[in-house]
Amino acid sequence: MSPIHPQRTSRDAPPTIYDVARAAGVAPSTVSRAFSRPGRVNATTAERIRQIAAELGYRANPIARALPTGHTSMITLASSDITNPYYFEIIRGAQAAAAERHYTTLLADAQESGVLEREALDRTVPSVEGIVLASTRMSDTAIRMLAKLKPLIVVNRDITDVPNVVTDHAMSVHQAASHLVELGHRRITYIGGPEAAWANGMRWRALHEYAAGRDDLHVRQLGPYPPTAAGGVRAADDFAAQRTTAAIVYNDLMAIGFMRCLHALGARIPADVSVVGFDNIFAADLVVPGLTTVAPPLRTLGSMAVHNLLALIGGAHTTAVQPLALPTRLYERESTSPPPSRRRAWRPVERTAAATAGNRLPSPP
Amino acid sequence: MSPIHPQRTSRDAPPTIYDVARAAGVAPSTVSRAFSRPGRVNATTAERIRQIAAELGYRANPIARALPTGHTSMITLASSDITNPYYFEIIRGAQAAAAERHYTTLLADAQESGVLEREALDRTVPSVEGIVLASTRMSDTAIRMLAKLKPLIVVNRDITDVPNVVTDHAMSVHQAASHLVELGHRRITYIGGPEAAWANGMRWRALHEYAAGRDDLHVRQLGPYPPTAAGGVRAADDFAAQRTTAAIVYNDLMAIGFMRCLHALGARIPADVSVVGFDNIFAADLVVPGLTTVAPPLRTLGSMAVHNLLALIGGAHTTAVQPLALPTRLYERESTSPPPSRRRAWRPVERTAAATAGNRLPSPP
DNA sequence: CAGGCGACGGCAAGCGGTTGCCACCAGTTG
DNA sequence: CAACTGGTGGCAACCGCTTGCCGTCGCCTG
Repeated sequence: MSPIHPQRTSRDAPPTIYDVARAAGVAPSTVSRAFSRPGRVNATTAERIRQIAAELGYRANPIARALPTGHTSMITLASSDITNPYYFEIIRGAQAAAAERHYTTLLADAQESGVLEREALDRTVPSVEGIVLASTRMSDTAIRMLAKLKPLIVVNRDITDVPNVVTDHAMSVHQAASHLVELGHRRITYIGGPEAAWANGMRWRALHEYAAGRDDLHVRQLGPYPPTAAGGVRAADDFAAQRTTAAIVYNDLMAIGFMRCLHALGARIPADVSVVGFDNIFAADLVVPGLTTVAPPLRTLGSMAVHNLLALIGGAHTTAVQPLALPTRLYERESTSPPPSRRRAWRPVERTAAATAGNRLPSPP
Repeated sequence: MSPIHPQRTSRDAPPTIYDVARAAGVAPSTVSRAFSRPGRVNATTAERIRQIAAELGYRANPIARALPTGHTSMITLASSDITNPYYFEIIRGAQAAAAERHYTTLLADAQESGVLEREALDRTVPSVEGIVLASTRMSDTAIRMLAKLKPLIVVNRDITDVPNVVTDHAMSVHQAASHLVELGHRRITYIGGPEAAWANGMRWRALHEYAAGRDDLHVRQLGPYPPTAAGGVRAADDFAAQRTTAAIVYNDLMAIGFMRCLHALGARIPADVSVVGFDNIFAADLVVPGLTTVAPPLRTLGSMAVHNLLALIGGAHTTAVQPLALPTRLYERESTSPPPSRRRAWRPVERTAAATAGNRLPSPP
């Protein structure tokens, strides 16, 4: 692989347009134009300049360029927690879209702390052209303030007057529910996540509406529970106390804890209980049985966010950028099947040690 | 009147030292010094200036500052794949250490592509003060060239003349092995990862040396296998054909596939076979039984890398920065226990459908 | 052949900070 | 009392690149 500056291997100052200009016998401004204003300079001189620049290993200094133009070719991508499996692909989609347009992303990881988030944002915002908020602890009003400062797009959060991209929650719930209905389930429980989570309300409402359209389907709700494996374990106890054949769980982490505890309670999955999660996290495919789950369009979410952001930066008006609801996709694995016949319904047994093991939170490395 | 700043017209320009200077009745240079050279200006004037600056909402423009000083307060953190669970914590450790020193990290995600890596690096390198290579596809020589250009630290890779931080592989293997030995195991198999992986050779060698020191312990090696869940499944077949009671597996992903397949072959884990992995990935705590594993000091790896990098940037000589081998830690979960008594050794049964399920690779979202 | 015009290159003024150097003003010192 | 000194503040020259504006020149037009 070629070194970045073939000619100069030492760490001294890289060549500038002045060096190139001198070598080519032209003015610095001509060198500048040869690169940034293609038609403006005679084709042959331009070619000669580029030739010489290449020989010298010249590369435009992005900082110097940014100063007069304000055009840094950087955006910040703020996430409250890059460790959360949920955000990798958003980040990747965003980075890919940015790279395609020769933009660099500054990743502001808040590590779940409001203070760190503020600091990271403070540190990066002055030098970027726009901001993508992939997830944030900030209040709506704080976000609106920030949006006044720089072009900004929010992901998966609906704030009036701030352009955003979100997943189509109604669609995701429809996919989960109709999958279960097609398998023959008629009684479905929604295992709720945190009450404060926007998506939680959206999901339950969507499921409720879905059921309202068909009188052979009964849905109910349990929760709220914390959105963790431990939360799923708690939910399993409550679930066992009633008689529905399938669960749609707020997220995969909960669904995994839920399945583990249900198993310990003597239920066979999917024979006795079918389980569908949301998010399609990496571990969904690693557990046994594999978890059927609805995957959000993470990658697309990220890339659309950046696309819209760049449009905004390019001068598009806020109102011209439509809020987008992106389609989800169902991954069928082994945690769903037709419901058991009525007479063979499962009854919970005494909880064993294995079940309580699920109470342990993932240990921090 | 500034036609040079077409963007600034909508969102108005933030205040500069000139604005502050005028408001305070001093020269711009004094304002500059009030912030960047604390003792240089009279304490009371400095205070007054800071006061006025705060009122105006002045914030130093990092780009403008970087131009004359070359001090951008940014470093790039290159990872071949931010989606890999292995790198989150390295990234976090690095970001935290950087943030502490008011440095911003540019994340260059190569998405496993050499071309993208090159591009990302090209794009970011000119505007940063140093580079951390968390994982890379680059050749040793390419890395050495890059190191000539800017201060650089490599993580988990040993390149002569390039400062690095690595995990203590010998220690990690000792922890795994002595844990098993203490439980009573005397015959241990090492399930190898890719032959090309540096860590793989290190681990087998360390295990071999560990065993050489004690004549009641027998170790052997199987592999190489791909470092995936599917690789672990293949290894399980081979493992079943011999008679050791414990496996130390190249990484957690393989270990999970390995356990799953072994289970399908009729082995009880840990009663029949004890399994230890490496890396302590998130899923290690989600599978049943929980996987006992040796955790690399990821966070520390990242933060030490940045610490050393900043030292290098600060002018420390390369040789002054010692290569570091950082200590690992064993997480005991449920996949290890004393070995079965000799007469109750397990025999593999016919493989069932569940076993082959493990062959599926995690589906890409 | 004068006037006009487009193509092309150069000049110089920034962008917003930093910093070497000098000026000025007490306050000391011999 | 002159010379010296340390503490402060201002001036102006950068850092490397962009770009408005102007000058030059060759060519076209009437």
